[in-house]
Amino acid sequence: MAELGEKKEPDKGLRELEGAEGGVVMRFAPNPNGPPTIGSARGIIINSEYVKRYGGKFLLRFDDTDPVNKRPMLEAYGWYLEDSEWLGAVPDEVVIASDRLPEYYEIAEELIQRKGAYVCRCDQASFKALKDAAKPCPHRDQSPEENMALWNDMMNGKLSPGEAVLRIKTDIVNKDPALRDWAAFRIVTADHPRVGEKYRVWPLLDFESGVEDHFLGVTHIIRGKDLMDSERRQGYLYDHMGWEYPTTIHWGRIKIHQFGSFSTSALRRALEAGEYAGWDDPGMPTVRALRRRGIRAEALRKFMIELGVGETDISISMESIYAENRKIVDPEAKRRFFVKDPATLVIEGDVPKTAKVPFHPTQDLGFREIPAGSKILISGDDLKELKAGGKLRLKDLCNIEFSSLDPLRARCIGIDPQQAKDMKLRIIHWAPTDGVPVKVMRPDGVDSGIGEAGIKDDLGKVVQFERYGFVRIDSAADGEVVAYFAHR
RNA sequence: GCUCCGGUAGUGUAGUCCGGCCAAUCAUUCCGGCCUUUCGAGCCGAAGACCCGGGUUCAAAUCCCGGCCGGAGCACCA
Repeated sequence: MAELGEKKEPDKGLRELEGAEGGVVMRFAPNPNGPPTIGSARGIIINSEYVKRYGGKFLLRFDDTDPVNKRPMLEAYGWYLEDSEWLGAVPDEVVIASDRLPEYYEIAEELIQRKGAYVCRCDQASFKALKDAAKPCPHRDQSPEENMALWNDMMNGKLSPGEAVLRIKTDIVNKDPALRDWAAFRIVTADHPRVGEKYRVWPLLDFESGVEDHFLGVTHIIRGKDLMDSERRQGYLYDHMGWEYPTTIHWGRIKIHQFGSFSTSALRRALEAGEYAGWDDPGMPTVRALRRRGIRAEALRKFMIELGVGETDISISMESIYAENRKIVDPEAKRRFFVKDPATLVIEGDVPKTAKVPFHPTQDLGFREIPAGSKILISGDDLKELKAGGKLRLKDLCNIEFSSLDPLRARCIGIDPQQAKDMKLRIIHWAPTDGVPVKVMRPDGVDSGIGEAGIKDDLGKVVQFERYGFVRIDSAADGEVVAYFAHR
């Protein structure tokens, strides 16, 4: 009986992690050269989620060892902390690689002593030629003493950038050229944003990350497929040191329809070129941009966990994230009237002076009163679809018949919603003439219009502009409201 | 050139390790209908996929071989 029922259970959420029963230590290890993106969110959420599931520690580690090509930004360290916390993944420990160079040096020296590393003085091109031919370079057989002397020359300034690197001895005839004697340290004289010119010998990723994972007792690593070779490269280092390598899992590249493929460096260039107002511009695929737009952390979490961890390269749509968010936000978001590109409508007849409008169609969130009367505003989008003689209902106000479009005039033909139903009238929203100017910042531009004055009270909240979409009220100063668009 | 990984509906995802319960899961999207004082939500329904070709087997999405397509590494980047 048991066997029959067992196998069919569909996997909900994340797949089990092998060897995780006793708890796990996992890390998310970004280079802080910009703020966390949606891709970072995946790393933060999945790693921390596994830690929540099995118990253990979630670490945030900054792999900030390139002060030149991927120069860290000082502010970004804090951004990662902030965004991790917002995503519900407060790290148990924060490690910064640029603080730990002395420890790395110790391991480097140990490796030299163990004949697992050597200082290579080939220039880049000639080493590549030798490597491609599976031939050792002339420095490979130097004694530990010779290597130590050269290593000290790297440290003390006798050697200049480009004149020497420390290489890890692997297998020079390995059939995969990517694994042959990789570089572990190089000389960099540029200053580092955090530690200045304190160090002139900097580790490269495979060394720093590999050593650090061991130091920290990381049990499981999830990383991009592009770093698949890292495990095999670092495997040689681990062998030299007699360490045991963590379990690794890989995931494919993630692309988002609405943003294309993005890298922090590319975004940084676009930002510097003035294509965006900031890292939280609604067009940015950053966590802070989504937050500003009113996307909930929980929506992101659910989405990422549903995505899971696969080696397939994927191309996702923001629509899925929006759908997740809508489920969370819809029941609690107040409804508000906002008319885009407003047009003034003069109505003859007995139009109520105010309208009493519920904040939510199904939830009991109360009512607000919106001033109405013989002059109101309707949206330019609705105006385009009107014809003289046409009838429609102004939501929660009255039913009207248009007498002319230019000038825009109508006549109130009743206030009973039942009448509108019977006549099958379209229903549109509207705004008072003394409403508040609203600017909606969208990924694809800016919409302007007028909203009901009460919008000012919803500062920081997500509301639904009826028939327009969900927005987060970002600011309400100088008589103007700025809202950030989330999604329809 | 050398090396590695992947390929289930429009998009993701489950199932692949240990072949039969898979005429294939779930979500989202799209399309119909209902409902609704929002073009939102809700409800009902429908459509939609195992990259191709061989092989093994009573039986293949699942194993093997070949091909095709996609991604990645071969940096003194992360």
